Amino acid sequence: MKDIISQINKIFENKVRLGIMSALMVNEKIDFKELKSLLDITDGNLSSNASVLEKEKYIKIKKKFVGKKTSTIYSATDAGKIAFKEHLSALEKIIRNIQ
Amino acid sequence: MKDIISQINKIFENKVRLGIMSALMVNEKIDFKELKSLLDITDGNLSSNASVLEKEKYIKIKKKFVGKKTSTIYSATDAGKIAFKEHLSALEKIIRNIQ
DNA sequence: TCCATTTACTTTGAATTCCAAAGTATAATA
DNA sequence: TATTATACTTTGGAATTCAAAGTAAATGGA
Repeated sequence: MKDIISQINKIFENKVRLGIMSALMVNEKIDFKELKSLLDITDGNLSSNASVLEKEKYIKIKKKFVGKKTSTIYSATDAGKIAFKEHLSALEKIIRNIQ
Repeated sequence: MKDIISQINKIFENKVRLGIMSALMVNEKIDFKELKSLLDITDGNLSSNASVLEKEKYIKIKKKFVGKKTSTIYSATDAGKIAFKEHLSALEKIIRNIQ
């Protein structure tokens, strides 16, 4: 049990960050607007949680121009993908243990 | 996506509480000492997180005597079992979406 | 029979985390 | 050229975390 619990990644113990990573495992790139509508959260919540993931080097944040407007593009790093898969693997073990 | 994220239960977004519930889905009753060693956490951490689950009516906390010593016994309530299964179901959807 | 230690927890509070309101900067519109 | 909209980021009060300190009863040794 403790071995499974210790595999739980503190960074992903938050549904917004779980959602961001989830979305970035399926989509190579997503912009701010799309991610916000996908997760149905406030701007501040998305921005600050994305910053946490970036600081951990789990995602990359790039800014580009779409016409004259800025657009912030998110993508998962390899380290982020590996860490997230490990986290999901721990959750899977818990689920399998119960069902 | 937002429908899955909204099914994530805030109470279970914590590995200690995830561990407690996990243990109580498999074992009808567990005492303090056993749960503590199972999860490998401090007394305070177990006690305060168990209180959170009790306040939410997800677990029952009963005190009995074993010889002259008190023993605290934990068990999941029906509401707790249902809520936890719903939470795991949301996690399962995320996992399935990725793999 | 003191009292020191152990057992079995609970409470406290400093540190950390959360997240929406407020702030910033540029663009579009009237 | 105001005013409003777009696209975020920062801030700080509120909520949460978790281990140290506290409590209460039992046990062990001198």
